[in-house]
Amino acid sequence: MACVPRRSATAVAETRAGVLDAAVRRASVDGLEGLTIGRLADELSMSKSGLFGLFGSKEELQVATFEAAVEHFTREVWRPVARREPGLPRLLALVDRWLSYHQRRALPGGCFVTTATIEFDARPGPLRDAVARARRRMHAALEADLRAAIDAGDLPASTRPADVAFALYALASAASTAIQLDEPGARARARRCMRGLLGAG
Amino acid sequence: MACVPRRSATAVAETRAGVLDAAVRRASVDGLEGLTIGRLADELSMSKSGLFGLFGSKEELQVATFEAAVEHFTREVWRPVARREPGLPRLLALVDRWLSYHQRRALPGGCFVTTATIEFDARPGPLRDAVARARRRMHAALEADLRAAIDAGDLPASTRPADVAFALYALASAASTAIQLDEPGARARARRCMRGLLGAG
DNA sequence: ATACGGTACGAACGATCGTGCTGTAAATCA
DNA sequence: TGATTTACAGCACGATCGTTCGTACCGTAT
Repeated sequence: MACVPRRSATAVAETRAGVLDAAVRRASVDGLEGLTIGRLADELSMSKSGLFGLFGSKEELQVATFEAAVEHFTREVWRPVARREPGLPRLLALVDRWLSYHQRRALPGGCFVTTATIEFDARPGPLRDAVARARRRMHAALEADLRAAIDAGDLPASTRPADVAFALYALASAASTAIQLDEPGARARARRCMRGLLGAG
Repeated sequence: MACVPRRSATAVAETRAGVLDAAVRRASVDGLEGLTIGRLADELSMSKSGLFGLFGSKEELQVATFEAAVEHFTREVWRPVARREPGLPRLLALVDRWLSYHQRRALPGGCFVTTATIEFDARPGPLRDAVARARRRMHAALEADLRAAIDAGDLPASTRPADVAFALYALASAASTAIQLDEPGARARARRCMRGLLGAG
């Protein structure tokens, strides 16, 4: 890829980005704990210590990888629908975008955020804090659009935004799992369920 | 527990059960990959090789642990409501039982089956087969009761049993995560969502 | 009474884990 | 241009991984 000794500022950024890209892909399959500095270095034809020095510790590598994955998700799912009008239209577009993110296997191991969340939800530490933070951010964004939809009269006033956000998130995660397990019709099923929550057929 | 050298048929079964009990507890926190023969042996004051010999390989230990966890779940959630009349009444009872299984932290790491499913859904092998099988069994049981509820007129005829089963499962898994992350009101929220699916307030 | 199967042990295997140390050469700053 | 910083490589470390070995013992079948 790059000849061995090259360290300009942009080259370093490229190295880091390349490492994180590979780390996200690997960890989506094996989990953040299954991530290994040695294997990652091999895949990138780097030395273990070189890669290690880039992050300082395995935990920092894990945190950086998780944040790169969140960024990936945001870029692939959230950003493309950001310009739609807030409220129900954007939510419906988001659902489609979200499910096709899973369906086309944007990451080989399915929804990274869900994987990491389940992996660390019972183990205190920086990783658990990071996944909790990402989850809250996701929920808040969903709730904001749900409230907009209620205000616009597109959803009944009795709708509880937090409940629907929770359910949408749950269904999207489960859709990823079902797709990974090759269950036929998983995406269509999840789509029906999610649209049902949003009052659409 | 037992004095060191004793190997009657029942003593062996006790050893095995003790190992699997500890393995389920540990793996619910660290995942089935995080399970380690050495640490498990230490916790039980056994030798690594003794424990190892009981299963033959780590993969067999993982499979046995997963099956023990499924058995645990069946015993704690499914069996207690088995005598209720099939259909909607049993489904409503199951929802409560299911959520309190998570809420009272019957296993320290939350829903084991969900953890294992996410851990292995992208990695072909005996464990992926096992989780897929457990998931199908769970779905089939839910669908059977959903159909009974439809036949009894407790749910509208337009209800799609497979969709509702998928959603119930998704919500229960997400509830476990939310509880593990100490989100306030998680259990009540999940209960509202799940009962909503079953047409109950 | 004797042979056998399987449980469990202690010691050790090679591999790999995360993490330090040291050297070096390029990028950066004076 | 010279001094400083730093991104990497190379090597080595102690720990731990899953696994194998040889051995001893108990329970059961012969």
